[in-house]
Amino acid sequence: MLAILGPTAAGKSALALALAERFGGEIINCDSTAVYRGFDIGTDKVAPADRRDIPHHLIDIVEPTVEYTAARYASDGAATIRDIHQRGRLPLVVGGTGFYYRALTRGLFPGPAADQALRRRLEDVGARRGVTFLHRMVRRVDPASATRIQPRDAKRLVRALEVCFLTGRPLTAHFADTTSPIANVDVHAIAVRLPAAEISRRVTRRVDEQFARGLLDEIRMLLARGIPETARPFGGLVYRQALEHLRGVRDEAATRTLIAQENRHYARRQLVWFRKEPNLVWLDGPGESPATIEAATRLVQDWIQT
RNA sequence: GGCGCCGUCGCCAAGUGGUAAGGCAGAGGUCUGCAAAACCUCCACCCCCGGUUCAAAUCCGGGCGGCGCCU
Repeated sequence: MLAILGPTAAGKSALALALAERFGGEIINCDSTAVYRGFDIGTDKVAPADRRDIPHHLIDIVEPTVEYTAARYASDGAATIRDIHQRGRLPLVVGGTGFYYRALTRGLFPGPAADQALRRRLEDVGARRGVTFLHRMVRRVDPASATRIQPRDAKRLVRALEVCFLTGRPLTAHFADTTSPIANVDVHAIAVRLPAAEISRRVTRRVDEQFARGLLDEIRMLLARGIPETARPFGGLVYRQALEHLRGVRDEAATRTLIAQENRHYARRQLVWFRKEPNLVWLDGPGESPATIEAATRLVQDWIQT
């Protein structure tokens, strides 16, 4: 399997298309928001017409009202990789969601799924008695998690308690059971990177393009279709800020600036994630440049030979 | 030429004698079923020189720079 990773707006999609064409590949999306149908412009999906007949998987696979998760991604991704191998083609995992990539390549522990009712109760406790109260609870039942999780990180504290209550074992105790869903797959990863200033420029341009292509109309249409504002993908980058604008929180110019800024922050967090990935080759990019494509092509040729 | 106001981190900005708030930007990081999310950490001896004082970003004098008004 080949992975094309990197921060937002670095040209991953273009590079992946070129490599897929060259090596008989099929693309598997690794972007947490592109799985949702109808969220096209803000996620910068490659339009079907631009896919050059390369099959794209795990894009537009669920309704926006569904809560897609890393666990589901790991199993969907593993199944897709198996299918592609059966067809004798090369799976190309492409995207910027580090957590999904890690869930796919290293696996998650085989524990209980999210229990919405329990989570709501725990969140209530956190809201009423303060987040740090949750942290004290975790410290009592799972000291190892309490030292690992930051005291105000409500999401992870809730998860730690959830697992503990549901299984009777601390979260940390489950980690040993973790296995990769693609343990038998040979994984090679390329990450594209660009100087921060360059990312910034590209992000600004992309945000302008997204507005020009009708980002706001896309959102209005989704709302008209009955998608609630609380739907998962509305809570993420681009859509959250654009939605706030539609509600009158700030004008469009300020919204564009804010979205670009959030994109820059996001790019930094992505980089942090990929820096820790083992067996990853960095390519100074942009992904669409002939030099990058050539360098990547050479890498893949080497890997195929060995 | 005169008078007045001002000069604190890349930007905004609090602080008027007791040893530099905060916000934005920037950087580093955490991450095992919400991750485009959530959370954490770091980031200034206050334009320069001299003086007063136990102690000055804060007071005084002089430079330099900016802004405004007047001639």
